Amino acid sequence: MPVDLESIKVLAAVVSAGSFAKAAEKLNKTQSSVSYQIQKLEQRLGTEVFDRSAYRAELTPVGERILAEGQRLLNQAKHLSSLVDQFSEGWEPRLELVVDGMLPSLPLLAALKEMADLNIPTHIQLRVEYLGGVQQRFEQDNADLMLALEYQADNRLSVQALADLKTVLVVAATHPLAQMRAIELAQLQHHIELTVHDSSYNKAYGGRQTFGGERVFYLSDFRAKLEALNLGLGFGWMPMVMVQHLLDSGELVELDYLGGSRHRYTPVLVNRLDRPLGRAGLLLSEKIRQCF
Amino acid sequence: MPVDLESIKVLAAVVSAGSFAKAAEKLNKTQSSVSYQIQKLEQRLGTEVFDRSAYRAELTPVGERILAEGQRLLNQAKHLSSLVDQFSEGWEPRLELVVDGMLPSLPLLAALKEMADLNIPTHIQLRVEYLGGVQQRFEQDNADLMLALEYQADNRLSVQALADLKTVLVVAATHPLAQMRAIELAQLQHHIELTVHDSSYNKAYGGRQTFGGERVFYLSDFRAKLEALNLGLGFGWMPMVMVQHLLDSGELVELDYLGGSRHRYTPVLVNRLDRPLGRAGLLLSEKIRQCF
DNA sequence: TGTACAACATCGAATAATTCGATGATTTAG
DNA sequence: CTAAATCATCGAATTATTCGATGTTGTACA
Repeated sequence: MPVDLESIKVLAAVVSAGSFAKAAEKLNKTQSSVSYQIQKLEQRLGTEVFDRSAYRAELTPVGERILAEGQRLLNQAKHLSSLVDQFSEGWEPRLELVVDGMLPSLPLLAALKEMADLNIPTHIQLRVEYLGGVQQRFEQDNADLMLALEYQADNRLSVQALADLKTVLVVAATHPLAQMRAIELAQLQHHIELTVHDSSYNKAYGGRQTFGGERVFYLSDFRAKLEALNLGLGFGWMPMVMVQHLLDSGELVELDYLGGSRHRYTPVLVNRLDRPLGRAGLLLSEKIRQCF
Repeated sequence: MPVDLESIKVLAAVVSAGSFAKAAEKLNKTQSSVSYQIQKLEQRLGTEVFDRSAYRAELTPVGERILAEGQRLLNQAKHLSSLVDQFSEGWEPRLELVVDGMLPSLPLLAALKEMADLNIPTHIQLRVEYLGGVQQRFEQDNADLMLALEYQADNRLSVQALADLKTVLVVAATHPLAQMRAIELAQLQHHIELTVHDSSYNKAYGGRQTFGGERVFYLSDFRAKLEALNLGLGFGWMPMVMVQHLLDSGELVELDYLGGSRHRYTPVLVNRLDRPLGRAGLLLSEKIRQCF
């Protein structure tokens, strides 16, 4: 009852060649075979595809639509085959990536966009977790790549360090804390702390990274946090790259906190030794290394 | 070398049933037949679809992608069949419509949109011509329907009159012509005439419809023309329905032109008697009748 | 640890689908 | 009017697919 691709291919050949016999030659078949395939197609669809009343068979209006739809069908089938070819050329069918949401998202998105633009057959799946959750998810989902801030060493993992990520504790120059020297924790706790909020984030974090002050404001992302900082609403950690120019211009000031006002993370790119990355994985690793 | 739909169907059945044997039962085949189809598919694609190392065959990653693409292929094939079914239920595969661009386009577009929303299998093709060109195109293209302002009678055509289309010659109340009475052609020719411009339009028209004044401004559509009229830029013909409320409110004034300040067109809907309309054609005719 | 069962592969025979090669009826081109 | 081109049709040959039976391996359960 359903159509079959062979008939459609013959139909397309007939139309493009102009006659059953010429199509037969192009397909390395006999004319009677072509005739048979067309009749089979008509029988399966229950409708006439060619009008044979004239000397040369001509497409019926319905036939034209069948041809058009059929061409799409053939293209799609060809696409399937070419996909498989690409898989055998080293492109993996899917690549699962787990990243830490703490990391700045722009460089990663830039790398992913570059990949998407290359028209790669690999389906890339991205998953965002936080801190310990990253590796947990990596194990659980049997993901291919992990972009994390911390990880549990394991001799079955291949680990590659990326460029350091520096953070600095800042406030607006207009904020009272800006003038203070040798600030102690207790002093910090009298002011509003600004931090980036995320549902998953909080669970994984367990409040470990806040200073435990009376009031903590949760912002949706670092851009919002930066605006709040600029307004003098409170103090908080920021990626150095985002605030360097503001420190230079004096709009923001680095806190003279005794517990240290700088922090340095080293993001790592991890994959399994027992499951080597495919071409897409290697390419993405390379791009991530460049973008960070 | 290409895939065939039967193998894909079997693949889908195996995955949804969970095993070769259960799939065989669902498909009314034997288990060995299912095994054969899967092997054939793997051979054609040149890759393993199932991993048989375990007790139950499991899809390989490549297999998963093949399944996903294959499902789309099957859906498309099913769509083709259902299209043909709809054609045999009276929906014509294509409907060619030629309309006169002089007619207001909104009611026609409304009718066409209603058709599109109904998810009709018919491909509707619209062609815009002007005056005599409409019928010429209708004959030449062997179109199905014609929506025209004038036509050459022919006993092989079925003609149906639509609601009259009234036009009126207007200017802004602030325009010098607004105060004049018993205006003659020579007087009109001293003022700027506003008219709707179209590349095809001018050719077909041959200037027949302008008053032959010194200055004629060509606007892109009736909305632009209405704005120009409101500004008092000049005078011109407008569809009554578009200016009725402005005449009532006194913002525009009907010219007291001796050659007549009103005109009435009767749009007709024409189709061939020897080629009856299909369901889509009848439906569209009905909607056009309602919308005009 | 057997034992029964369920998984899938494989094999040869049976059946079905497709192709071939030849022929026929029409139509076109010159 | 003839040669060539159109497509249909037919029986035989060839391929493709299915069937039914059997083999091998892993699972579940007592």
